[in-house]
Amino acid sequence: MKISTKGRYALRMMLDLSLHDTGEFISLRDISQRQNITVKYLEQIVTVLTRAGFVRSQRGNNGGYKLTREPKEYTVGDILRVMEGSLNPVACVAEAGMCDMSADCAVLPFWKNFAKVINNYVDSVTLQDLKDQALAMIGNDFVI
Amino acid sequence: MKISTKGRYALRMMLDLSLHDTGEFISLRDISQRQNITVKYLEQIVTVLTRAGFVRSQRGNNGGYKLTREPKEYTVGDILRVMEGSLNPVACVAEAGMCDMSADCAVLPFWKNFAKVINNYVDSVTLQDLKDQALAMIGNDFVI
DNA sequence: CCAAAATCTACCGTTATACTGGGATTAGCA
DNA sequence: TGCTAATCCCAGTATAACGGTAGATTTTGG
Repeated sequence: MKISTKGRYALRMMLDLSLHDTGEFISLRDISQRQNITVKYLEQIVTVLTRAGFVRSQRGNNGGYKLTREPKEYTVGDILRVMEGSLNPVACVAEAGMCDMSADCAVLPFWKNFAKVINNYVDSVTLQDLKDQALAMIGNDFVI
Repeated sequence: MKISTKGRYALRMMLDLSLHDTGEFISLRDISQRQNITVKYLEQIVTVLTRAGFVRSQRGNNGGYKLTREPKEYTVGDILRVMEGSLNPVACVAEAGMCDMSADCAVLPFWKNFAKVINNYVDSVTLQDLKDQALAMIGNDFVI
């Protein structure tokens, strides 16, 4: 029952992009220094985010990444699900026929509701909320 | 973000014990046949449950296991946590100093609340609730 | 043309998962 | 006093996921 580093780092990366958004593209090197994550590992993570359409990239000198939407348009659930695959606590919640006993499984309703509770929570928090939290912690005139 | 088979099987095992409780000890062989899990694997699981004091064991002929408390005295969270270790989505929630940036981590409140949401839910459902669900599905005079 | 950046492909050690196997010990019963 | 059916204990093992690294290539601005 753990969120992988990829999910956690993706969240920090998206937050970093939202905090340092000046309209310019932001390089992985900058994010790497601020977040203390290697450029190489960030590369892997940002690839997924790019393919999901969450960030736009620019190659070459002065290239980098920027968000494609406003921070309030991303829920934390969006970001985590794209990295983790799914936030369902058990496989049998998503697909029928995963388990031969699912028809008369008395525990299934518990799992289904668990999945709902999890997804409802992560979708109730947006990237903007995290940004607000960060700005409140450090003062509005300065970014991390 | 998945519950392991040990957690899931432990839940099914505890439910099985509660449904077939006649005061006698119930052997792993019986549970194995009903739940379609090997005796050998159940052995590993029940060891944890025994050490946690959730079930009592009786060795030898006609031996087996039985619950130590009433089904309503176990939350699903109790059972899952004893098998999974902890249901926290990230390590930094539990212990301080897991992460060198925790002091000024803007995401930490999100994780802490996530852990709370998860644990609140799994502790809101008891083994008795699962038993009621099972009995409702199959009719009160017959057990699986 | 050069440097800095993203992109692509591949590899790799460690850990966790999901089991399986063998043997020892205990207890009821004939 | 054996036999049998159980729990108990310790160990091994194949597979996959996790958490990265490494190197080469392409793109772009200056």
